[in-house]
Amino acid sequence: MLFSTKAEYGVRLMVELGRQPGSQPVSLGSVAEAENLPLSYLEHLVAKLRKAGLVTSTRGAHGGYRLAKPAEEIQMDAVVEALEGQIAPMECFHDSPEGKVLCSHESDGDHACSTKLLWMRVQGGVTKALAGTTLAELVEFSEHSAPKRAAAISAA
Amino acid sequence: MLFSTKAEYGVRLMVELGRQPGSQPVSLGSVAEAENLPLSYLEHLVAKLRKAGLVTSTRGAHGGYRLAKPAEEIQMDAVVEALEGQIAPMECFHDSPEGKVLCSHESDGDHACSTKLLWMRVQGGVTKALAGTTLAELVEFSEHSAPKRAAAISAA
DNA sequence: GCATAACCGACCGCTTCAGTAGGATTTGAA
DNA sequence: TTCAAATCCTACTGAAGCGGTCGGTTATGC
Repeated sequence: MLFSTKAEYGVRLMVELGRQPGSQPVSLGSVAEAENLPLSYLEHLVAKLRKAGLVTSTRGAHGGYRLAKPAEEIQMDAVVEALEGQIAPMECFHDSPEGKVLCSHESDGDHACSTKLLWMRVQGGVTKALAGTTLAELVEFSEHSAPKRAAAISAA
Repeated sequence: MLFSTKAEYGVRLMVELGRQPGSQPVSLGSVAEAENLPLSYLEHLVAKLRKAGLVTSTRGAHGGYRLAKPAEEIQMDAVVEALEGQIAPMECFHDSPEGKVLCSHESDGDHACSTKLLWMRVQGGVTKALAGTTLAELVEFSEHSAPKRAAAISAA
């Protein structure tokens, strides 16, 4: 499995927030009930989203969470990365300060890391899929009927 | 991390087999030494590759492993899948008998699984990257000099 | 001041990962 | 025919992450 339920639940949570029309905050409890997910586990996940600046919170009674930006401006790579940590195909991949992806096996002596080409391509495919999908798309997808959905999937 | 070291080690192992020119088998011990990987762990991995029909083995002295097919005909999705199990972005994804990918949250009541669109796109990106890369490419990549490599990565 | 909600940290059972260990079987060669 | 090299197989282990629970603290509206 590429991702755990952290990404699954967290994305569901984000979509649920994106569904709300008004600007008043939505309590985690209502999200948990709507999506049938454990409240106390969602608390951990939403904390990651908040620290990543994807949602804002208001405390106290009638408090809750709302999106920090319009759903159209939220790319899913940011959401998944906030929940799962850095999206790298392999342990040895890490972001260098300059933003490039490196492989720590690079200096292996006679021949360079033979897997780098493969993982670079995989990472490219994943980030392209994630960054090319906005939260607004998912919200719309979830609200419309089945026939429309089949077409949307291939429009990546 | 999308994949574990099982895929990393296993792919390295396959590349090492692909590097060998002749048709005589290569012992796991020599692969372990060349790639600096624990022999007994490689035994587990190569067993998966063998069961998947990607390598063949000859037992006894001077025995070892070799590729079951020419490297040009080995697509990396088969290799990674043999090592890691089915390549699905999320637990709820599974292959139906007809070969289509399904999501077990599909019947969620009022609105369909809001994450399906996203995970379908991710899976598409990954499988495209893996299936579009052959073992032969990795072998060649590992044998050539650094400048050539930068170009190869973007040629996914 | 009370209910509601966000926040925070500790804990727990479970599974997987990465690796080890020990043996058995097969085979070529001395 | 015996030995060494190799595949093959099963069981085990420590560590880490996952999925989730729990108890408590803080902030806020009514």
